Amino acid sequence: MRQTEVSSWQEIQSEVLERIRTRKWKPGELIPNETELAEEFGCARATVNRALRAVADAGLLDRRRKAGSRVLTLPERKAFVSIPILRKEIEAKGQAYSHEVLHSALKQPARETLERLGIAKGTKALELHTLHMADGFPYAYEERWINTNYLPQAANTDFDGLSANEWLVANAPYTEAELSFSASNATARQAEKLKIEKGTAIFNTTRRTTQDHHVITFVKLWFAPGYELLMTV
Amino acid sequence: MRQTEVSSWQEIQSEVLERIRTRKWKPGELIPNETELAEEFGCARATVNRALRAVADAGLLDRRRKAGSRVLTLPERKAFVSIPILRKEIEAKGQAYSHEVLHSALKQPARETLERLGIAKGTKALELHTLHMADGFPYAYEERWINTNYLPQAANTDFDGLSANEWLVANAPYTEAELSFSASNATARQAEKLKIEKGTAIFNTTRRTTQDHHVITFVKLWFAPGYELLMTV
DNA sequence: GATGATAATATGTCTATACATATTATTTCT
DNA sequence: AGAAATAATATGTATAGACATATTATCATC
Repeated sequence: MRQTEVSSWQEIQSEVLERIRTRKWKPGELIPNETELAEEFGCARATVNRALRAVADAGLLDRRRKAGSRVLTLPERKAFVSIPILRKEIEAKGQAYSHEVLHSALKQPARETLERLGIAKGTKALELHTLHMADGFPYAYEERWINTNYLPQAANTDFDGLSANEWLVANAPYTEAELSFSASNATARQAEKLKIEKGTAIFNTTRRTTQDHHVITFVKLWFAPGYELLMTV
Repeated sequence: MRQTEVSSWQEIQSEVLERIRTRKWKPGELIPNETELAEEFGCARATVNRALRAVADAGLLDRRRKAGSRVLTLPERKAFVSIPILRKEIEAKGQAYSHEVLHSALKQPARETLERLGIAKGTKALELHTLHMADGFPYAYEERWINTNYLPQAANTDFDGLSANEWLVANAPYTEAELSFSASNATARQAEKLKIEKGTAIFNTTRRTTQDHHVITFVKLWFAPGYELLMTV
C-alpha cells in the first residue's frame, strides 16, 4: 500500500471533523480509541494520534490519558488575530505610511505608569508620543513608555526614521504581550491630534509587552474614526 | 538512555526558542537542519521535527522543504482570543445574566442583509433583537439575522429561554466565523436600548458565522460603555 | 547565455515498536 | 464499608527506518 494513497493524518483529521460536525460523534460523547480508529482507517496509531491532536488543538476534542477522547460540548473557539505593524497595515491598503514623533523625553513616570512598567519609584523611562499617518492623514495617535532600564539603547535612539514599534520588533523581538481593545469618546487633546471633533467615538488599543517577565514597553493607541479590527475563527 | 531524561520535543522547543530569543540564531538566518540538530540533542530526527514544527506554528520559523528552516524577521504575532458566550462572560464577573427578546420576526431582509446572509432575493429570514443584561443593567444590544433556509428549526424556536447564541452553538456547532471590532457613537435608538446618552462611544462587534460556505447567522452587538476585550499573545 | 533535464537535499509523513504516564477500575486488606 | 495497593487502559512520546515531495543546484544541450 503506498502511504499517501488511503491515509494521511490530514484526511483522518477531516474525517474526524466531519463526524463531529454531522454529529455522528455527538457533543459530550467519547469517540473510539486510537487503536480502533487506526484499524478502521488502516493506518498506524501514530497517524491517528497526529490527526486527533490537531483536532484537539482546534478546541473540538478533550483528550485524556486512560479516559479517552471526548467531543467538547461548547467548544470555546479560539480566534487568531495577527497584530500587524501599523506601517504594513497602512501600506497593505495602498496608502503611504508616515509618522511624526511629537514628544520624546526621558522622565519619571507617574505612579500608575511605574506599576504598569514594573519599575521602581524614582526610576526614569522614555516617553514617546507619535502620530501615525496614512497618505498624510492622521491614522492613529500613540502614547508609549519604553523601559530604558531593561533596554538602555532605546534612550539614545532616534525614532524619527524608524518607528518605535519597528525598532522594538527589531531590537527586542519574540516577546509576550497583553492587549486590550475598547471604545471611547475623543478627549480634546486626542481630537486635536487626530484632527477630528471632540467626542467622536474612537477605537483604542493598549499593549503591554514583556520579555522574561520584564515589561519592555507599554503603549496606548487611538485610531482615527472608521478603524476596524478583523479576525477569523 | 531513558527517553525522558535528556530529550523530549518540548525541551528542544524551549532551547530553540531560547536561541531565537537570545539571537544565537538571528532573524533571517538559516538554522541547522533536522539531522544535525538531532545529532546535537542526541535524539531522533522525528523529535526535532516535532519541536521545530511547534515553533513554526507559533510563527517564529519559516520551514521549507529543501530550503531549510529560517528565523522569521518580522514575526507576525498571532494572538489567541476566545470568543466567550455572553452569559458565561457575565457570570465569570460574578454578575447575574439575563436577556430579553425585544423583537422577533420572519421577514424579508434588506438587500444588504440578503447579501451578507448569501440568500436569494425574496427569501425570508429570522430577525431578532435582543438585550443582554448583567445584574439587570444593559450589557449589550444585539441585532441578529438567522438563515432559516439553512436552519429551518430556528423559525419555530422560542429564544426567551435560551439565547439565540447558545441555541446556535448547540444546534449548529463547529462553524467558521468572521469577526470585526470597531467603535461608534451611539445612535438615538442604541442609546435608548442601552440606557445611555446618545453619542456615547460604544464598542461594536459583528460576526458572520458559516458552515459549509452557508451563512448561518449574522450578528451585530453594541456593548455598553466600559466594555473591554482582552487577549494575550 | 538561455533552457530543460537531472541530481541532490531538507523537510513531510508514515510505519512498527517500545516504554511512559495519567487515570480509572479492581482487588485486597483492615 | 472504606482505604490502600494493584492492575488495566488510553493517550503521550520516543525510536529507527523508509519513502514522498518541494525546491534548489548543477549539468548538458541547443
